Formats: sequence, C-alpha cells, structure tokens
Amino acid sequence: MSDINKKLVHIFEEMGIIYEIKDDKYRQRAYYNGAEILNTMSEDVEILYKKEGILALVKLPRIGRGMAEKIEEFIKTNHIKEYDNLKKEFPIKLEELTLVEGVGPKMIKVLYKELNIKNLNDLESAAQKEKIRILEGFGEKTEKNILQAIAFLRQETGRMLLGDALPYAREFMEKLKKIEGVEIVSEAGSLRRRKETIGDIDILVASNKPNLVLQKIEKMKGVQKIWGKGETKISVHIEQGFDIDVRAVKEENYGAALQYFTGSKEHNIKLRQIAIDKGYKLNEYGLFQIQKSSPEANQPSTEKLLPASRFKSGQAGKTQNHNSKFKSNEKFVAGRTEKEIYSKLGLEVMPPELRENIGEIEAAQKGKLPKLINYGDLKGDLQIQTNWTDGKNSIEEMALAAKEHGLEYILITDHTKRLAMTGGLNDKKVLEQKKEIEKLN
DNA sequence: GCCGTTTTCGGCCCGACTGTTTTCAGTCG
Ligand SMILES: Nc1nc2c(ncn2[C@H]2C[C@H](O)[C@@H](COP(=O)(O)OP(=O)(O)OP(=O)(O)O)O2)c(=O)[nH]1
Ligand SMILES: [Mg+2]
Ligand SMILES: [Mg+2]
Repeated sequence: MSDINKKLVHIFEEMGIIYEIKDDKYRQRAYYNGAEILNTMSEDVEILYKKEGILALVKLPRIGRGMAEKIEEFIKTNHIKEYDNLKKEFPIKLEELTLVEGVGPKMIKVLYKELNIKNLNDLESAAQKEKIRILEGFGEKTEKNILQAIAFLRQETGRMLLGDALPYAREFMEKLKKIEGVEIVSEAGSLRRRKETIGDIDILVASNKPNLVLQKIEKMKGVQKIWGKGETKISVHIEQGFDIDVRAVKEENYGAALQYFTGSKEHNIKLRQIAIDKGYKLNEYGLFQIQKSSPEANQPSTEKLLPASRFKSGQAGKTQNHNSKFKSNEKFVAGRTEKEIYSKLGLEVMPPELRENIGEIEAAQKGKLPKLINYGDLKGDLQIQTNWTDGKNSIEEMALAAKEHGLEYILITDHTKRLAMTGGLNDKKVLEQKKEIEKLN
C-alpha cells in the first residue's frame, strides 16, 4: 500500500474512534468505511487525485465530498485541520489502545479523563498499580483482562497470509468433524472470501449438539485464552499466535449463519438493508417476514420509541433464544441455504470472493455477476524450471503434474549458462533438452 | 459523513457475550 494511503487510513480510523467517543456513531461508521476503502484499494490516492482530480475521489465507494476534500487537504498541506483539532482534544494513541481486546472508545475516554492514560504503556502500568478497578463502571475482572490482553497483544505478529491460514484451518476443521453431533463444518469470514491476509480463522459448524462442540474446543490442546464462550459461539487464542472464532448453529439456520459469518460486514449491512426495504428482517438465523399490525403484536407504538434490540432482550428477561421461537409477528421464510436467502431478496448467489459491497450486490440484482477465474480455467503454465537446472522435478514429472491439473501446455524455461550458479544450460545442453521434450511429447 | 428507479433529507444491521449496571452499556462478530 502507498505511504499516503496508509497515513490516511490511520487518520480516518482515529477520527472514527473519536467520533464514537463523542457518541456520533454514524460519523464513526462513515470514517471507518472510508478508511476501509483506502485500505483495500490498489491505487495510490495521490496519483489518482493528481491524474483525475477530486471527482475521482468522490466516485470511490463510501467516499463523498467530506472525505474527498480532506484527502485533498492532506495531499496539499500534509495536514487535516479537523483531525488536528480532534487530536488536541484527545491526544491519545487510539489505534494501539483499541487493539487491546475488550478496550473500545468509551473505555478509552474514561481512562484518559480519569487517569490520563494516553498509550499502551500508560494503560499497562495503571492496571498493574490497580488504579483501574476503582473507576466507576470498571472492576477487578476488567483490570485483569486488560493485563492479559496486553500480554497477548505484545506477542502478536499481525495478519496471517492466506497460504498459512488455509492449511491450518483445514486441519482444525477435520478435528471438528469428528465431534459427536456435527453435521457440517465450513470456512467463514475472510478465509472463505479468500482475502490475501486473514485476521482470524472463522469456522461455522452445524450440529445438533452445539454446546458439545464449544466445550470440546475450549478443552483443546493449544488453546491459551478463551476470549468468550456462550451458547452459540466461542472465541479463542491459540499457541500459534492467532485467534479462532467458531459459531455453532442448528442445521435449519445453517445457510443464514453461513451468509452472516462469511460477510463481509459491509456486504451484510447492505444485504440487511435490502431485506428491510422489502419488508423482511435478516439475521444469522434466517430471513423473516415482518407481519404488519398483527393483533397480538407487542404494542408496536411503544416499540418504536425504544432502542429495538434492548427492548427485545428486555422482553425475554435475558438473551433472546432464536433456536426455540421467534417473535409472533415474524415469519421464518428462508435460512437453510444461502441460495434461499439471496433468491428471496432478488439476488443471484455470488462467490464469497466478491462479497465486499463494492458493486457485487447491484450486479447480482441485475443478474450481471462477473465470472471469476477458476483453477480449471488455467490453460497452461509459461514458466517452469526442471531438474535440468535448479528445479526439483524432471520434465516428465512436471508434464504429468500439469496434465493432472488440467493444463493443456507448459513452457520449459530452464536457465541458460549466464546463470552459472543455478547450473545454467549451455548451447549443447539446450539442444539435448529439446530432444528430451520432443521424445516425451 | 454517506447515499438515493419509491428519497437530495432522513435514515443508517442485528445479535452474542461480559461485567458490574440492578436493568444495561460496551465491545465484538
Ligand atoms: N452483520 C454483521 N456481521 C458482522 C459484523 N462484524 C462481523 N460480521 C460478520 C462478517 C464477517 O466477515 C464475519 C467474521 O468477522 P471478522 O471480524 O472475523 O471479519 P473478517 O473475517 O471478515 O475479517 P478478518 O480477516 O477477520 O479481519 O462476521 C457486523 O458488525 N455486522
Ligand atoms: Mg475473521
Ligand atoms: Mg472473527
């Protein structure tokens, strides 16, 4: 990523955090969204701006006038006034503090106002001196959790490469398949979307004994820390240095859960908004038809005035259990497969690789999804070295392996004598190799 | 702050888990 993109990602993320501290959650979301776009785009925003002007910035998804002008201001002056002012109010290393599991904007605000905590070291020493437990809203457990979370954070190495995550995940999934009651095990999250880097390993399990799955994971060897565990999910840190999230559901909810857990978050939000527009509600249990003005509906006028989710959990006395019953004014209409859900919403199912809310939903509505390149689409390989120089396998072995992968042709590209250290071929050897190739053909 | 074949203003996803709160806010997925 370009240097300027990186700096702007950091700035917009910090602005998002500060707006959340200030209880402006939609501005927070806007800045996070903007940061995410800059984080994933391959172009350098400065080059884009210099070539095509501010309009090119505004055309980026989730970047509008406001952020485009701030990008322009930063390119021209190396500063953003609004950001500088916000940072004067909260001169805090916000990014490093939010990396501590369980510490978010609201905690950071209190810790700064009450204890003048500005960075990770401040936080650690305050916790060690037992200054945090006495704050209102905090306690002994919170303080201890902070210390543990800092310890794990300090040994963290950042996001994994897909190529490292995938083999590990597959091995882990095999273990889950052996647990009693397990019906389906699937990759989810960025792993299933095949992102180049993976923040954590997300796995979905369909089981008629979800609790057993979660218990077994909790007891697995290599698990160093349980970040959280309940009736439906568990999140752990393992000795390899990363986190695993497992969600366990009943088979009838499997499609909805897979849709939810595959994400991305932005894709989910967009999809759920479409559901609302069509008179549905979408969550990880299914797609629900909202019945209008049913006589036994719970005082709909009162419900409007209260934060919706609070109201619902309040009704049940504790966390709502979707496995048993849903609300009387909601009718389950889809959830066993992803296809059911997307179809009911008027969309083609798209491959996980596309689910980033960057136009794939609009394309799916129009039935104009792009066809992705698959392994079977690869016709040939135009760079192959063999044991004639520094490769490991013979020409014949490479040819057979290529056939096995459905390739129609390969190009043998061994080194010539100019690269002596790899045993480069001289004129005579090249001609010999040609004969060998003709023989095999 | 962003966005729009029902809107250029008025909405903005929805739920699980934890801790310290006695009824829910904060954090995370
Ligand atoms: N509806 C909804 N779904 C979410 C939200 N946050 C996360 N999810 C879903 C979609 C994500 O892909 C999935 C897994 O969450 P993660 O935090 O692990 O994100 P993801 O795997 O996409 O990226 P990562 O590589 O882990 O950073 O959970 C949210 O705020 N709302
Ligand atoms: Mg993930
Ligand atoms: Mg996760």
